Formats: sequence, C-alpha cells, structure tokens
Amino acid sequence: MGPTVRKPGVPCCERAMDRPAKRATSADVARVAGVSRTTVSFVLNDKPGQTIPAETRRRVLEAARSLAYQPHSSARALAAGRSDIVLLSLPAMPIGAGISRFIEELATALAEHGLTLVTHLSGAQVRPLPAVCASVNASAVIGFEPFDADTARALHGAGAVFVFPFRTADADPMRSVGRLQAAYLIGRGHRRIGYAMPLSRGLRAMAEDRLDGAAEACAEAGIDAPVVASTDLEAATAARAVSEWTARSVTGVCAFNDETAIAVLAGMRTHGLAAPADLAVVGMDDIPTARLTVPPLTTFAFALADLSRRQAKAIVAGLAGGVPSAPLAAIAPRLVERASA
Amino acid sequence: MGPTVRKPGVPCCERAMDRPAKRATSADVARVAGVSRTTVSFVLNDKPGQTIPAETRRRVLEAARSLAYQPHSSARALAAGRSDIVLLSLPAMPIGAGISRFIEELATALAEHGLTLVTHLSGAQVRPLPAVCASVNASAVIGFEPFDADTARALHGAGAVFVFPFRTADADPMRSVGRLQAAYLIGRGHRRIGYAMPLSRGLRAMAEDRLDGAAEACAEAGIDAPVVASTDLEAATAARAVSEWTARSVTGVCAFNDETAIAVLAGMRTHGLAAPADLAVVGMDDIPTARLTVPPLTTFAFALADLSRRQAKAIVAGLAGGVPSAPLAAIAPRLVERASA
DNA sequence: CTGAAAGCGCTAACAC
DNA sequence: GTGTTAGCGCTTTCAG
Repeated sequence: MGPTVRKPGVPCCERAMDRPAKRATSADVARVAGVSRTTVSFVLNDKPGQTIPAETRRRVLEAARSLAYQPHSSARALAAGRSDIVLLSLPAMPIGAGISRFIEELATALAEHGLTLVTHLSGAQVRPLPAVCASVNASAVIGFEPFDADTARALHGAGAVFVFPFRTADADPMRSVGRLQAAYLIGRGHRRIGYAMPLSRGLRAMAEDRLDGAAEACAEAGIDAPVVASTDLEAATAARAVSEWTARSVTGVCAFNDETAIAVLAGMRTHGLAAPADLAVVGMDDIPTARLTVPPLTTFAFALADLSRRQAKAIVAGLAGGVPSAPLAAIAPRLVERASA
Repeated sequence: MGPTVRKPGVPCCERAMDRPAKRATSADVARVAGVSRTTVSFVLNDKPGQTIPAETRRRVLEAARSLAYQPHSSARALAAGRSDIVLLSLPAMPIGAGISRFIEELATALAEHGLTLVTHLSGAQVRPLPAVCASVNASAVIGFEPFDADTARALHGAGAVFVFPFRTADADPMRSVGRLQAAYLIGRGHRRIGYAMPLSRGLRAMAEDRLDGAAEACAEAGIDAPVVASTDLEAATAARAVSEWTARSVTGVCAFNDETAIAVLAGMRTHGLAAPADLAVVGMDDIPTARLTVPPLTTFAFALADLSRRQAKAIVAGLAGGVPSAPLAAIAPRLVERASA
C-alpha cells in the first residue's frame, strides 16, 4: 500500500513527552496568585458561603489559567470522599442512533452538574460491573438492565452511592414494549399473535420481559398467549419461524427488536409472503434502516430524549441526598407507524 | 398499566444504605491480619522481589476477603501516580455487534493486565475528551478516530500517558476501506465508480478519508475518480443519488457504510433497479442486517478480534515505558462477499 | 476574609 | 521479612 501522506499535526501513536510535563498543582496556583491553597480551593470550586474579594478571585483564576491548571481528580475524590463519575452500564446489544443520542444527552445533562459520564459495555467475558465501578470510583451507576441483588450490593460496597436501573417498581419499560406491540396488533384486529425471540443468549432476559408484556396484553384482550418462535439474523432461520406462525394461523408478530423484525421480513420473503397482508410485523427501536425495508417497518421507540434529562435530575438529586424522583417510572415507547403492520 | 409483580431481590431505584457502610481500608486488613499496611500492600499487589512467608500471605488474603476489602482506586492512583483506567473514545456512530465484540475483547485483554476499560461516546455536545480523560484519570486513551494535535496535547496535559489512534503513520485504516471497496469493484470489471457519502455531519471526516482511499484505487487503475453523491438514510434521498450515478454511467458504487449501502439499495428499488446487474453496491461494516437485504449485501469488515489483542498489548507495553509495537498499522478490512456486487 | 494543619487511603523508600 | 515514615494533591474544619 506504500506510505501515504499524513495530514500534518495529526499524531498517530504518541508516547508521553520525554519529561512527563509535571501537571500544575493547586499549590502552584496558590504560589503564583500569592494566596494559600485554601483560597484557591474556595474560588475554584466557588464554595458557597465564602466571600472572596473579586480581586483575589481574579488573580486566582488568572493564575490557574496561565498554568493550565487541572485539578487532579483522584486527589479530589480521595479528599472529598466522592468522585464526579457516573458509570452507565450498557447491555451487550447494538447501540443504535437512538441510544447514542440518549447517552449524549445524558452526558450533557450530567455535565451541567459537574458530573462525568462514562460507559461500560457489559458482556460475558468482561470485568464484572462492580469491579469497573470500583476502578473508576463511580459515585453512581446507571443500568439499562436491572441489576440483581448481588450486583447491587457489590456496587454499593464498591462505593457507588446510587443505582438507577430503568426498570422501576411501578413500571417495567421492557414489559411495556411487549405490551404496546401486542396491543397495537390487537387493535388492528389480530387475534392470534406471534412473538419473535432472538436466539442470542445475551438478549434473552430482556426478550423474556418483553414477551411477558406481550402475553399480558393478550390475556387482557382475552386471546391466546403469543406463539413464540426464535430466530437469529439469518433469513433461513427466520423462514422457519414464519412457518411455525403460519401453521398456527398467527396473523401478526411482535419482534423482539427491529433487527429481528427485519429477519422476519426476510424469512417471509423466502416464503413469498408479504407484510402486512400475509403477516403483520412490528419491531422495536426504530433503527435507522427500519424505514428502508419493504415494506417500511412499523416499530416503537423509547422517547429517550426526556428520559435522559430525568435520569440526570434523579441522579443529581440522589447524590445530593434527596429521593429519586418518581416520574422515572413513566417511560413508555412511542409508536412509529409505517407499513409493515 | 397497574402495578406489576416484581421479581424479588431486584432493586429498582436504590438509595445508599442508611449507614454508608464504611469500606474496609488496608489498615483494617492489616489490623485483622496482625501485620503492617506495607505487608498488606505487598501481598495484595504481589509485589515482585518480596519474599513473604506463605503463612503471612494467607492471613492477609484471608483478612482481606473476610472484610470484603476493595482497594480504593483513587487513593491508589494518587499514591502510585497512575490509574489503571484506559479510556476508549468512540465516535458518534452506531455501535454494531462487531464493535461491541471488539470492545469486549479489548476490555478482556486489558483486564488480564489489571487495566480497566471504560468508553466515552464522543458527540457534538458532550464534554470534550480531555476533560473526561482528566475526570476519570485515565492512563491511556484509545481513539477510533484520530485526534487532532490540540486534543492530543490536552490529553497528555490531562495525564494520559499514551494515545493510540487506530490510524498510524504507515497505514490509514479508513483510507484502506475506500481503497478495498473500489479495488473490489474495479476487479469485477467496473470502470466507472460511484461513492455514496453520508449526509450526517458527524461522519463527514471519516467518510472523506474513505473516499480518498477509493480515489487512490481509481487513480491507480487509471480510471476516473469516483462520482460522489450524498444521501441520508431515506429511500427518496438515496434515489436521487442513484439517478446521479446512472446519469453519469456509474456501474458500481462504494457506500460509506452498510447503512448507507442499504439506503442505496432502497433508492435503486424505487427506480426499479436491481443490484448488482443495474448497479453494484458494496458496503462496509457487515452489520447484522446486511445479509438480510435483497440482494444480500457484499461488504467489508474489520477483523476486530486480533486488533483488540494488539491494541491491548501495545497499551500495556506503552504504559510500561516500551515502544508501541509496529504491527498496529497492519489493520485491513476483510471482504464479506455476498450478492450485491 | 485568609492561612495553617489535619487528614482521605494508599504506595514506596528506607530502616529495623 | 516486616514495620516506620513520608508524601501523592486536594478538601475542610478551625484559628487568626
């Protein structure tokens, strides 16, 4: 391939500077500003209840800037007894634009309160969450999936002050997606519902919850529980699932998520079936490519935008010793109606 | 929706225990084991060159376990002058199964060396990387995208010892994807290549690099530079791009990534065109749904698996003061041949 | 209003 | 081999 011309100024694989460039400490700032470290600490954190002369303030700020002073987070955490880190644990599932956006907004909202969000992709092999939490010294950890009792205990033990799974006592977002999907289908006159489970083990627990929700909706409508069939993201496998459904006269299927739904669509294609006439399918997530299928996928999506604000608020309140706000429970997916159901 | 039955033992929105459950310190362990803190530190980190009696070791370990001792990471980082945190900066793009897997493996490889990986989704609004780096006190930061000089400098200033963008001096993986895509098409006899750019601003820089690679391949083959058309993930927009290509007698198009490729396929459909006969399209990433399109998408994918091992190795070496290993450069996407080109 | 002093929990020279 | 002793950089009472 040969050496290519590099854009100037773009370092590639850089080592530390020869002399590790000792970071300026708060003592340095104090010296330059001609005040004590205490004063520096006060103005930099603008401690309430302190009345520092404007001139002194200015000098300190000026000194800090000129030295490119960056408080040492570990030292601060050690002294203050708490870090400004919030850890977000993400399940092993594709992170689409929706979730990215949620994360971005959550990070922004948290940043406004001086908190830093980092994420940890949980996975089978990876370090357990409590260990990561301890490593980064997180003050709070947020989970997309509920934590089991052991994990929660360990998290507390590792110093995490609060734990905020999305699932709350009042409502289970996972359940509600299944519920909403099934209810939508039932509302369109379907009396025999199918459920497309992912074959992937990692998604199992979440899928089971969603299925439960769908089953609840069926029960309430007085129809049979969903006919469950599993599939991976392979047309052939999905085709088999489709056979099961048609054989049992299912007319509408809730897919675990959009990817699964797209697989179902592909499976239908190999049978020469078309949605929604032959079989209606509804997905979940509204992934970017959901509108590019034939027919465009009817799906649901979490309104992640305001969720992020609420989560941020709850965490800040929690860290401040308050009680997490109740509205956290009121998270429901919204319908994105297209043409597949 | 009504109250639903909760699985027992699954906490929902948990506050810290009433009494914050003072974590055991190394002094506690020392007391219980009847030794000094130094000894505790030695056995717990099993410091090389120390020869501690097996019996003492056992007592210390036992005491640590019984107290559920967890070293305080901030204190450790402060004293040792370096944390065990590696920060991975991810661009604002969908994280598919491939990247997830890469991250998981990277985390595992790093964990084997006592390092903890956390990730940060970079985005427009979000806190700048150096700030996050400082907050978590990362020892190293890895980027999927290259860092500009300012960022790199700031990163060092924030205490990050090493910076390892994937792009190296010898080879540019981004460029090479464009190159490979175009070369593949050229190899199949196409003499007039199109390039599908994403409309999304965030992807722009990456896309430009890939396009450069494609242009290089064209130049080397002695054919015209790619005909560039932009599209978002909407069939109508993509259809317009397709018109541009067909109007300029393009017969094969390289798409920025699979999602863009799928959009192109959708755009072709609205024109009644079929791949690869009317227009060949090749994607990049091998996203899960790439095999579910009609026709299944021919695409490329990074062999992330061994990349992760090499990155981990390089980082460990770098942290130990060594020189990052050269083979980092040799990262090339592999072809996933299906039917769209 | 500002400074002195005491740690936060841990590591690492250096003695014993 | 193990304990003693300094700090790491910062926050935070408590005097001045």
